[in-house]
Amino acid sequence: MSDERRLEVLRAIVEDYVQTREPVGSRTLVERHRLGVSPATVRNDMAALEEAGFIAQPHTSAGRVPTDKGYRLFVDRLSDIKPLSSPERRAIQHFLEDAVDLDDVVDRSVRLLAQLTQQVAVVQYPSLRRSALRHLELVPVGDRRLLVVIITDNGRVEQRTLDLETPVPDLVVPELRARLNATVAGRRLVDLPQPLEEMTHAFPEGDRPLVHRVIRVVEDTLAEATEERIVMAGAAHLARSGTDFPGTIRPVLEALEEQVVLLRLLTEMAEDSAGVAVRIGHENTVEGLVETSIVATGYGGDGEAVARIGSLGPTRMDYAATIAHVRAVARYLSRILAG
Amino acid sequence: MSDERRLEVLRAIVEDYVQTREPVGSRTLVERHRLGVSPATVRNDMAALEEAGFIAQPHTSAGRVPTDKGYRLFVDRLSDIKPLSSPERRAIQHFLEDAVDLDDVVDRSVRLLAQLTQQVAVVQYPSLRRSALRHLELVPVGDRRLLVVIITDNGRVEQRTLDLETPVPDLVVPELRARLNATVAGRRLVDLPQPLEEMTHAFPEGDRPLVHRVIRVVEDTLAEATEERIVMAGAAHLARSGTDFPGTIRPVLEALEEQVVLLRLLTEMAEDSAGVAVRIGHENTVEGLVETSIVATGYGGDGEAVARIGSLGPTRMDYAATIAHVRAVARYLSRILAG
DNA sequence: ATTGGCACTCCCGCCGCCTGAGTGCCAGGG
DNA sequence: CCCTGGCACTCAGGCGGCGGGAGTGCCAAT
Repeated sequence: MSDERRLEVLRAIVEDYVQTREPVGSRTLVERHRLGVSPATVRNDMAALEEAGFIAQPHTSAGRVPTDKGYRLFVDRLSDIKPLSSPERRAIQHFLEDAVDLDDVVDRSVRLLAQLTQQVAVVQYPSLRRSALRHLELVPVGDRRLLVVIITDNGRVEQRTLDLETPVPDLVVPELRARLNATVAGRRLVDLPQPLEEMTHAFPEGDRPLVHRVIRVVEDTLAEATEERIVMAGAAHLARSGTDFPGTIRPVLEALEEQVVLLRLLTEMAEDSAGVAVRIGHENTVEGLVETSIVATGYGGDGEAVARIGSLGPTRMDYAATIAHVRAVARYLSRILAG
Repeated sequence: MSDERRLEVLRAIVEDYVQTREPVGSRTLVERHRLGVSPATVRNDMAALEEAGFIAQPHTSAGRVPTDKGYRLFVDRLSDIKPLSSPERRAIQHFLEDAVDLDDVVDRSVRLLAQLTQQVAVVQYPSLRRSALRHLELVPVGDRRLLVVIITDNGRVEQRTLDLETPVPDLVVPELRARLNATVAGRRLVDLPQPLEEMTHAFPEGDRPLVHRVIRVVEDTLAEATEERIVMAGAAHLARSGTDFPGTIRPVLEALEEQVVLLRLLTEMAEDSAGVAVRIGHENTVEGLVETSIVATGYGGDGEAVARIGSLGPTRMDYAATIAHVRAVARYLSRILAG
């Protein structure tokens, strides 16, 4: 009874089931995969695998189906990453290269990944928290409103309007703008509060309230903006012809609309040595995603990952291909952002 | 044989079918709606209505179901708009009031509408085309890149980076910024090209190429940005327990992901006298939406509508309620944006 | 340890039956 | 002329029984 072969059997079961979507029996298994043993032998191995919890039968006298635990073992030990075909590589590169701005890059990425994996794709916007400020702009609007625009080094832009009780002194704005920029430029968000506070001393007493309000708005905005954004595509793939989900896809769609939950999930996921994180079935504590698996990885302009990208589908998914696709898109995405 | 009563029968059929989701027969009809006539009489009317194409039977010896044409007549002539309950009104107002910026307003609106109608909600971002420019900002980044930020009077912000062959002359940027703003401020997009062109003459020959490139980027950006954005929520409602859609919801989800198509559809829809547009079933030429209906209306800060908001669901929807909800959200949304 | 044989299980598709809701039509009555 | 009760007809869908076939577990033999 070789452990070696048992794992081989598990791999065969997973691959077959992923392809056919039907419980796989011992006979068909030996036919399709050159295992070199008889169905009876496979049956023994199957019994052992079932005992160990890697596979299960939907009902007596049916073939076996991998359990979450089975997929887990498969992913950890058994699956090779499929290399992409070179047409695929070229398509990815071209598709992403044409993007005109950050929104466009993210949008194209998510659609591309959905297309490649034939599953739901999610892309998190580059995080503000880890990025540095490039520029702050103050724009007077009328005489009692001030528009504050915040631009980060990865191209994100946030803005807020500020309503004032008293008219804005014309002279103060340019100076405030200049000082603010001198203070914030190139600094990371987390390093901002203290320098900003110190900066206020440079202003005459009378202007302090205004200065404080502006600083307050900037800080609030950045605090809020770290509630990251996320975009999604390919929801339609959830409803593919083959009935992937037992009941309905409703809970899945509901979970996907809760961006906050999705974000937490993405950021929680720990990456393995290869830099890819996989959550399988019930490993997702999120209600409604217990029958889905998620493959995610980080991407970022400069080595360090600033955000994440992922693909979500039924637990019965082609993990090898999905992992390859996610990694590929993340790599190209990083390259584009760095360039 | 009164035409009056026939319409009453149609109304009863629609209301019943919308509620029960099952073909409605003559007997149950007279029981549930005090029509004051016998089932046999109703049957005669039904035969006439069927002849005229307003209702149909899924199969012989089944009850009747409204056709698209039947819904159309119902919407045009028969349905009263349900007034909202005052708790509903208050909920809407409070929910929208807390929004911090344009993104937040739009996001909250779409979620709110999805929640109210229990259907898919779509909200188009305020159009750039019809809005005026508030401010243009140029930010040098490094010495060969220029970040162009465009801010409109309804709070939208677009940005592009511009790569230059030669370093940016420090002195030119402030002047260009000042002149650009003097030129564009308060103008509507459509009125921009000529003034911008004339402005270039004010610059010395040597700076012209840079000036032209900046202008070019501004114009391109605005042209692209008029490809409007749209946000969606409530997709999960498509998969509600009752089997609303015969086959699968896949084609619907696919259509919804094609923002371009969705936008065209929204803008095409002609509003009736009450300011609400309704497209029913096959009236939507979009493949995949032939079994859905869409209720839409415009909203905008100042009287004139700048964008649209809508709700999409199965043709068998509660039109009266949906229309009321869409109108209400649009009204509050307009108010917020104007304020 | 592997294998062929064998008895057993049970899902699933098929068929036919029947019921009940609903219809169309007709003949009689206000 | 319109409404109404009566009646025969239709047909979708639920129920039950049947059989095939895929698959299993176990055992004895190699």
